[in-house]
Amino acid sequence: MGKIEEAIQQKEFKDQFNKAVVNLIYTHSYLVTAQSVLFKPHDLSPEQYNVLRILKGQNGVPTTVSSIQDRMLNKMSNASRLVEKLKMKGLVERNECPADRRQVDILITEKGLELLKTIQKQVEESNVEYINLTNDEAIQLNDLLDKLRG
Amino acid sequence: MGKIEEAIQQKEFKDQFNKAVVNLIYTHSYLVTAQSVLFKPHDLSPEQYNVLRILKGQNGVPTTVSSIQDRMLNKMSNASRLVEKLKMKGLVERNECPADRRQVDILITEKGLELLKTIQKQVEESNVEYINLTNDEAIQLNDLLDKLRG
DNA sequence: TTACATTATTTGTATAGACATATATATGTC
DNA sequence: GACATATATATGTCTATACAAATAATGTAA
Repeated sequence: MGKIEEAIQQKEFKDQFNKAVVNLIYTHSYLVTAQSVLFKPHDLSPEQYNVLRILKGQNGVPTTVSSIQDRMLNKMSNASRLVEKLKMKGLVERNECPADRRQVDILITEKGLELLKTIQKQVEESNVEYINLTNDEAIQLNDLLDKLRG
Repeated sequence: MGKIEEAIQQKEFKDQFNKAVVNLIYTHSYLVTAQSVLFKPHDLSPEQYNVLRILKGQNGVPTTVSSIQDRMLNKMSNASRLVEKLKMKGLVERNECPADRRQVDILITEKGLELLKTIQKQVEESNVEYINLTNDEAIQLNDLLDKLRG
């Protein structure tokens, strides 16, 4: 069941590059599906989790919406609406920036930090479990993905 | 700009496995964004394209909705609704299956085949362009992804 | 300082993902 | 044949993606 050809019942691909794209999309779905099980009981979506992770990395320094957007895994997602969802749950604060009133300072709350801590531990353990590679192979994969994007 | 650490401004990861998950999600977004530019002028979504590709692989033999679902890259997507969208555009036919009236036979139309032919060529060329790897590296990547999923 | 362009954020809209539930048909057992 | 159970598909709902467009504040150049 390992090979992508069997997994999606496609006999052959144009070339190794086109096979790699399909393989990557399929593997992405495999990982995201596994992760989503962890988020569900906490009523948090994967992208909301990602935003919390970015905010925690700030160590208490407020960030703007556009800065969050730049650092998101999915560049096309909508940070403004994700922050709004997190605010309604009391996981982040949103304050008008005095220096530039167009901007909004976003800060993770104590409640947000605690929730993140709980989930992050589970996600980190789950990721190790779902990736059937040795440490060296994981390093290789990271190098290939970095190179792939140019 | 290659390394994932710089791309999303995160200094370090728990381990190589957790780094690989983030790297994969980020690379997926990079590839899907590049592809979507090609689909847009044809008013087709990436998953609609994927369904057409599966139907073409049938070489004229009708398939059921659940068979399409099994072979989709994203197992959680909704094949029923995707087929409905394609039917409204005249790209597929949907016929009640005489042998089992619960099932629906799906068939790609001539119009669907022609559209697919045009787009597939562009997608295949684009994929080669966006993957900055040698052929050997692409093979390595495919092997690692197949092994990753166990 | 008026006019115009730029930037930060929000909002609108269509499509899809993720999942639960409904409905129709088929199958197996008594 | 009546019943429960399984299967195929459709539908409902919430969230997110992928854009375009609106709004408000700021910067810049005449």
